[in-house]
Amino acid sequence: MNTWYREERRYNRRIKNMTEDKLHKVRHSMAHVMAEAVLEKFPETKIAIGPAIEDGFYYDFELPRPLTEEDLEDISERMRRIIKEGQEFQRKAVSRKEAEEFFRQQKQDYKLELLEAIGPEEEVSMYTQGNFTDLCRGPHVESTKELNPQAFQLLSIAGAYWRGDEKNQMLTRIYGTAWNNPKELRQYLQRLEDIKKRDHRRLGKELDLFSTHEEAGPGLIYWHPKGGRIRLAIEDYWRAEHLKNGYELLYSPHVGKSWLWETSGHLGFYNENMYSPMKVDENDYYIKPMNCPFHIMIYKNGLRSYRELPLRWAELGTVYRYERSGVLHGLLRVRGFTQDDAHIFCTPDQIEDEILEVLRFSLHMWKAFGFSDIKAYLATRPGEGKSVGDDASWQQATESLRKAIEAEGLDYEVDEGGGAFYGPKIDLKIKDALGREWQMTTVQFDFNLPERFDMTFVDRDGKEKRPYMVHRALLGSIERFFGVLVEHYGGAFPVWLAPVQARIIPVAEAFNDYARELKAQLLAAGLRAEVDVSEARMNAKIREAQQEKIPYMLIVGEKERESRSVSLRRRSGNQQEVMSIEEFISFTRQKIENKEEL
RNA sequence: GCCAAAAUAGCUCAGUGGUAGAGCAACGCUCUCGUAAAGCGUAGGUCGUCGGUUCAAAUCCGACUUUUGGCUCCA
Repeated sequence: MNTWYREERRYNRRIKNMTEDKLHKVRHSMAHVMAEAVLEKFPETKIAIGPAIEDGFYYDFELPRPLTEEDLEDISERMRRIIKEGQEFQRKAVSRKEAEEFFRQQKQDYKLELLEAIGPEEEVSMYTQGNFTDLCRGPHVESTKELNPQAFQLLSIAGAYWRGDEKNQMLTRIYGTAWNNPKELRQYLQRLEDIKKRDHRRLGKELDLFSTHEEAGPGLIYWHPKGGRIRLAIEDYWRAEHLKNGYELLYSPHVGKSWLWETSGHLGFYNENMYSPMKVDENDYYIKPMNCPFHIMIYKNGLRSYRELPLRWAELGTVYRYERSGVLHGLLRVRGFTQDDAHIFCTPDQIEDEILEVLRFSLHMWKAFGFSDIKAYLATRPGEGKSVGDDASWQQATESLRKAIEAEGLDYEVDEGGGAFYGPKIDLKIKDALGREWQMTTVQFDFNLPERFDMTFVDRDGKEKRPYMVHRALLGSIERFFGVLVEHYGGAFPVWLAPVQARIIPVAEAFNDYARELKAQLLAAGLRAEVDVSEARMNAKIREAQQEKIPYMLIVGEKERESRSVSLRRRSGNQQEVMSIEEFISFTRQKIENKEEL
């Protein structure tokens, strides 16, 4: 997958369209109250910005000293007091000059800077409550009486660059959450707890799926046997589906000579994500951060005719990218990962069908993995001079992306100018079981690489022409996808993915032999089965299997041995069924085939 | 990389300057058991690493490593 040259636009966490919302006003007002409390505690504080965000608010400050947990407690106390005082929020439209004088006199440099950024046609307004006045567009609640002193909580302290630019001063950001009433706050905090329980890093440890090792390097994932089984199930399905959908599978090297990366341009624009070269026979070799140049080499291995296009070439390609130490995060942000990458090379008149096909295929895969809530983002050509390729191609490419989205009836937003310099793209965001959005799939045009590598095909008219090239990753990276999958299912994988599908539990040692025999039979049938012949009692074994979230427990004793059957207990509870071994095998096979949960 | 916090047994955690602890897991013994934890016992840690302060450091200080929450970036 090519792409991901750095995007210029910044991700904005603030949510739109919430200005009308009461809670939004509450949160925004809460930010002001917090700023008032902070200024009261540290009068020399310089205040920066303090918006409402999803679930809460924050405010950035330049403080005389770092904050501690106790400071947060103290600030919370002051906030509660301020709220109880019932201070009124008063809006005042002011002239630019008035505002400037005011903030100059208050020595609020950041506010002066913000003031400059306000367009000349916009009205400048200030909000005051108590002793605190802020440059602010509003809206706010009428009075702090509308805020509930028991329905907010300051959550964390973080560093944040002024205006999000690391060249600027680092400020102290205080995050808080605020709700209409204490009950809502409790529910929110409970939700945070639930999210913690599903955290893939926690479950990865509890279920023995993967690890990382300080001594061996951060951001590098070690897949344990159980994680490996799940990965295998994912990849097997992935390969089978790709073959069914007209893809060929490639394998490419992990390193390439500098020529490759110079030609692709990565050494120029992707350099900061690439690792230093290694010397081989006096040549510089780079470990790959992307697979695309390799696929292009295969394309260029021979003359290509229009008759063999489209080519759909996929690879589970493992790439390594340098990521700054502070951004690494479990499986979601790592330094080595496997992309489920593919490149499509086609003629311009094939492009529309190809895009539609990719999108369909993508949605099909997401459904199989239990995700159905999907939103598309269409990113179009960046502004003047910031992209390569001619207008007509951009237009055609963008339109074929749009048509595909509309044909599939997907909800989508257009990100005007948000495309990469080499082409427009569609990103898909999926919603997980907890309603969180994750960006996984990306489908990107590339007008750059075919040019750089001088890729051609011989058309009907005997002339050499430039093929269209599309990069796409459906799951994104296997690591990240796996992390999201673990959280989506909370570790309770559907049968087809579960590392252990059935655990056989003899009621007593006397039945261990039958249990072992049963296991052999299940393995022979292609099922993932284990037998628990430990010293523990049956109840303890059940409890353990339950905690490991194994879909099926097969309890076997005298009755089952006599009748060559199993007593099936599902992890969902204790409804039990007795069935013959053959029945259980076909029962499970069907669940796997249909990708049912249990 | 930057700001802040953290790192104690395989896991979860207690231990605030004076001889390293608990529960679970592991191992051993007893029990031979029908749908979420039987009982008893044993072993396990140079308290992330290196340096400093101190008569004495898990504890105080510094550097480094890793992790966490953010900033930035992104699959």
